[in-house]
Amino acid sequence: MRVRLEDVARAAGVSPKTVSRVLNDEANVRGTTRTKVLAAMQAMDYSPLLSARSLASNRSFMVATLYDNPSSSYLTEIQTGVLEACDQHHYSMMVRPLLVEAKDFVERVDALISHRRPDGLILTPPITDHPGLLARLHERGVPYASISPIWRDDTIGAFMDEPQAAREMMANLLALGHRRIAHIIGHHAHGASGWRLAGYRDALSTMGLAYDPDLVVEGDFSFDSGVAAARKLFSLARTPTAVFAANDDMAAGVIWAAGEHGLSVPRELSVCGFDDTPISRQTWPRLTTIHQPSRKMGRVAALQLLEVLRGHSDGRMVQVPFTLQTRESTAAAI
Amino acid sequence: MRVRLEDVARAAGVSPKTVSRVLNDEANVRGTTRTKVLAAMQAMDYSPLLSARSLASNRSFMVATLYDNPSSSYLTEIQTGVLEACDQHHYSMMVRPLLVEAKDFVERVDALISHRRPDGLILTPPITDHPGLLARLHERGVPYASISPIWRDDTIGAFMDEPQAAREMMANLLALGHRRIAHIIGHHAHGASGWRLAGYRDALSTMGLAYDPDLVVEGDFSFDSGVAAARKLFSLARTPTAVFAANDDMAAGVIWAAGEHGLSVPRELSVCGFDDTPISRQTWPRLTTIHQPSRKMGRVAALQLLEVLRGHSDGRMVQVPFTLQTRESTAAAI
DNA sequence: TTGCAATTTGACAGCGCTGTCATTTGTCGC
DNA sequence: GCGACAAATGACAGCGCTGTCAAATTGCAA
Repeated sequence: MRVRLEDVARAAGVSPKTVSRVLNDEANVRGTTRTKVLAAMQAMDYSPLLSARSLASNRSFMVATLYDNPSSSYLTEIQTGVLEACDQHHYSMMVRPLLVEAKDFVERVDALISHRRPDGLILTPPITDHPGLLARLHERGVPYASISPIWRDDTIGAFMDEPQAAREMMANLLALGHRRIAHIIGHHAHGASGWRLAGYRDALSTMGLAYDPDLVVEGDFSFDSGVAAARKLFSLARTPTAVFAANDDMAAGVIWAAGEHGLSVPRELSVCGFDDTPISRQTWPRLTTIHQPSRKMGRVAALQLLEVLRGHSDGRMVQVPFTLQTRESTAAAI
Repeated sequence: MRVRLEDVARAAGVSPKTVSRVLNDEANVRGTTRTKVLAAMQAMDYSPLLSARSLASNRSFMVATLYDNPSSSYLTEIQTGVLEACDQHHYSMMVRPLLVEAKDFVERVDALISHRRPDGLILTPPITDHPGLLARLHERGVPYASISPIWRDDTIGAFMDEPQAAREMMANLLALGHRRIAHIIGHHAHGASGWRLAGYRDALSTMGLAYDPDLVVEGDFSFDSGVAAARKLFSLARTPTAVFAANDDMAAGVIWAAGEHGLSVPRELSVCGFDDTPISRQTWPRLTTIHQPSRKMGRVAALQLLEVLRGHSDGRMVQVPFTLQTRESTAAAI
């Protein structure tokens, strides 16, 4: 037979309610009592029944991670981080793929909340920036934490100084002597696309270089869009000597297209990406990129959300550090 | 205020228990009654409170997907498939990364089951083949479905005819005129490694070719192990003209190593993989591989598990079809 | 039409926990 | 040592559903 809270209470010689208090880490329990109860729990290998707790307290002890992101490695990292945080506080996590462009997007999230009743949500780009959804969440009073949202005010979660990272990457290319540097923009719905482009432009103007619109091509973060963008760049009258793609997948696409085009990387073309996903170590040559600590961001964002859910604080927006990862895909300009 | 089962009952003019019966799709409810109740549910946008259902019925309406797999794309596919099936039957899914080699592996799963109480488990390789775990699950009576387990007897889930797929891949290389074909084995704990090797050997013997142990190298399914294996192969006195890697990541590693070694793929070396993960379209040239329908396998396995959980049948082990995907990494032998 | 079994429906308790509020115990100043 | 107040603990109901079992209804043969 299952050990219930009542059994622990009897063993510890206190009332069930007191055990409940200890379980929920509530104030106003004497230290000696707490110790006694914890010992009894331990001895009996007690673990509370989630459904009973949920029913009585009207909480689900579950957070849902929402995503609409084609990159499985990014996703897995975020997910792993969120799980780490959840485990730490005995919460569980469910995952929910969504289509942010779908007409019924907000209704779908609404339905998820009504049916599954997560205590809070973890939002990943570009879901972080859907005004309709955010409005609905505020309306319903559903707590959430965002990872790399465009607007950080009044929002908790985790972010990175993306423009600065892009500037450092550009500084690296400029130091190698590159002057015709192309940029491949990511999916327009993602804040990252704008930030990385901004960093690109900043770096150019700092060096007193003109911004050449021909060298800036639209992509959508996918490998294929990187290939297409590179083909466009290779067809220019004056081709670039370096390409800074807004993520690794597109950078890998550029390397692929360079192979197709007979261009040697990095001898004739330097290529760099952003994110440091596994693909950056699986191209040949390996990609110079910005290491984005996705797992950590997932963990940090989830911890902030849990702070709120546990009523310990209001949570905050935490900045996490990036690092420039230099590999073989970049070299001095010819 | 939330709509409860009782409210629906009142609206439909029946007892709560009858609404419960309809909700749970139980027998012995008159057609007209059922219709009436369903209409009321619809009209009131009723959705049952999971925690109350769980508490009363001692089920969690949740399945857990267990994995210890380095490939995030494989995992995401499986996970998506499982989610599709769960959604269809109003179950939810949680994910759980594990280390199958950890000393306390079985205890960890045990704890998961005790604390989270999933109604059933989805096992992915190599967790599918851990005798200690399977014994414990049987002992505790926890239903599970396996994806590509080594032993299929008395197990439900989904699988593919892997040896046959490997034979077809080999037939393809042999038809291109290759005679010195190397094979890179996957992680020894995975059944897939054995099956793919078996297909490799079968194909050789069918063609009357000798099995050369020098041409068979151990890997572990990772990109890096593919690189290492390729380096070993390139150092042989008589190098192979084709490499059949047991998965795409290792095949990509071979292409990477070929670049490093100055070997042109596919002119001087044909390379093929297995699984058809995204990486197979992101190498240059793109990989010839076997398309493994992972998402479908996830869905099918979950559906079989749900059959059991819903008491509709005992479930079965379902075979799903593969396809040979020919791309640019293989060509006629020199 | 009646009697009997099979089918359909309902009454009621209770799953295991927490919220509310009452009660007991402890602390402190004087 | 006493009263006043705060801190700690407990009693009890009830969260929203389902299991059990009893009651009502139906179908069918005689």
